[in-house]
Amino acid sequence: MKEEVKEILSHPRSQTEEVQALQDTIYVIGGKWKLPIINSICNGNKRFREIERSIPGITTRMLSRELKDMEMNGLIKRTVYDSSPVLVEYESTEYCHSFGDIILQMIKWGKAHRKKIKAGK
Amino acid sequence: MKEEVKEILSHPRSQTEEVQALQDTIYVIGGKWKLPIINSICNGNKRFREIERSIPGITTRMLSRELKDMEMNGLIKRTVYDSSPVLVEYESTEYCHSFGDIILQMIKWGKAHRKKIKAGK
DNA sequence: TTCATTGGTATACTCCGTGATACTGGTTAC
DNA sequence: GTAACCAGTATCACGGAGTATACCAATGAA
Repeated sequence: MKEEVKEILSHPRSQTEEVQALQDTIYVIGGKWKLPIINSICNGNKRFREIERSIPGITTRMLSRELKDMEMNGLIKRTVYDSSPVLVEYESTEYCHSFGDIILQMIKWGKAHRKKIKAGK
Repeated sequence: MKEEVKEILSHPRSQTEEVQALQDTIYVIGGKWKLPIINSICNGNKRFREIERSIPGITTRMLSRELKDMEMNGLIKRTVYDSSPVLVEYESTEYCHSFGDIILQMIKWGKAHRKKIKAGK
């Protein structure tokens, strides 16, 4: 059988399409902070400092930047209540929830990994 | 009800543990290339140039670096066949397969995202 | 003979994601 | 009066992830 044909047959799913999809996703949620922030907000954290405290290691600068970015991209909604002092709340959008499964799988992997390290080393 | 108590009650799952797990995972598979490489190898690509061609945009340098890194971390196995010319093959390990669900979800998201962009703009 | 392929390495460079630190203006608590 | 909390912004600086390009020795094909 020709190499070419063999290669096509061995990849029934469109490999190209898959890599592209994967790279798209990595592009959107790449970096150290986006997923932890999404997770935090989806977990019910609404206030800036609340989110900040819920994510170990993040700085106000990065949180601020990422929140702004994610708001622009329709991942979260920012509401300012004109009370005194000003109150700001962040909420996740429907779109944002579409990352749920990815986050879930990643949390699952992370937990299993930690258990594995602890147990067997 | 005290703010403190309310906060604890509203997060029955250990939020701290989840963020940590998430951050661990991001640390391991972070960056632009690790997941596409894993995916490629799991899809049956074995040879260096084969993997390279299957991932749009990657350079030989990055592929080389990442493969070395991933071999050290037990994610893939590198075998050199002493034929002439020398033949090198990469395989995924069991450990590597534990990323299967994450990759699957990310491909799924990427496809849906692309469809969404195309359809509604 | 010349070109392409394989499995990479070497060198140089760039950029930007991230970190550290400080600061602001208003408010409430001690 | 001073300390702490809120929601951030401003500056500065770094390192390493990623890019670009060239090169190697061996082999096989045209």
